[in-house]
Amino acid sequence: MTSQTRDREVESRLRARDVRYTSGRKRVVAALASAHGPRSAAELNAELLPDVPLSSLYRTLAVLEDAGIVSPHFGARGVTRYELAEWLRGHHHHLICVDCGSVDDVAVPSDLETEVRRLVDDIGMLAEFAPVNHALEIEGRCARCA
Amino acid sequence: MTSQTRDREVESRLRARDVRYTSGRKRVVAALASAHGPRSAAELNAELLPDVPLSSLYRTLAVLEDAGIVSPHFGARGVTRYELAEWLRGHHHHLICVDCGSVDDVAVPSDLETEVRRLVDDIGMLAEFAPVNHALEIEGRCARCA
DNA sequence: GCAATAATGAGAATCGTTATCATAATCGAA
DNA sequence: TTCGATTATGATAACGATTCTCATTATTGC
Repeated sequence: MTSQTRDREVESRLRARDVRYTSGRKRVVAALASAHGPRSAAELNAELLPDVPLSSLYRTLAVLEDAGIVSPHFGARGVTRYELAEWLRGHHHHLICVDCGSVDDVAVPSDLETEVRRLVDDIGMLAEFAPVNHALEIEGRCARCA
Repeated sequence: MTSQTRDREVESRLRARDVRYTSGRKRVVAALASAHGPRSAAELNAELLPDVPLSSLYRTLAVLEDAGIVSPHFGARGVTRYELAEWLRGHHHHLICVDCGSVDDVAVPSDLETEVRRLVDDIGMLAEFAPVNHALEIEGRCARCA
């Protein structure tokens, strides 16, 4: 998806809720789009300063989450990281390095993803639980830290 | 594993680090052992008051985590939940209800778990990542909320 | 028992996040 | 285009979860 396409999609989704797609919000979306994994408010702040002050950044993330543009990820003690929602980034899983703490996305080939989904459904069946989503979080050592 | 066995195991692990297994710490371990999913400090506090004051509870959780007795789980905005480590509770995954927010453990039958492990290894291979652990977090609706 | 070490509990301090509020930008209708 | 209404912004205060501090208490080994 090109960044123009992305911006058009995001804008129309926001417009439907009478929310404006301002330059600050565009910057946040662009930063998340260019990231290879979920990003915390602090990380985004460092990248976007001085254009997007911290309080606006938090508000923007809340607005975008509310509109289904970004999704929160809770993978580390005390910090929430955000990434573009699946309809914008595609379904993926996370590789969490136990050494350097980095969180990277990994897009799983569709045949493997099919198996993951089947397993999730099987488990749901066994546990009387109706899955609507899943996240496979893999902890290990990334190529840099190996 | 009986609670006596558990306490012996925990005690010896703590003793090896010159850490005492005091009554407050036993209470916390017992509370986690009887839980069906990870518990936050606030939840444990409510259950253990007035025996374990909040500051001691936090310190105890830190000590136990350090010793590998409990593991943190970051599944919700802003709160860390704890559960007994895998060597005490066995490997399992989490069912997170999107309606009521409850987090329950689910022990996956070994044939399915074997498949999960294989998928994790395959994905690691593809992504040049050496997995050491994995967590399959399933979001959906629990039996009560269905 | 005594000295050394470890644990406790109350409260202060910290950190990530959210709320407040006055100001500024933008939109829609006349 | 301009006025009025709505929405967005940014500085700051407030908040909740967690960690730190420190004086006191309990336990251990000698």
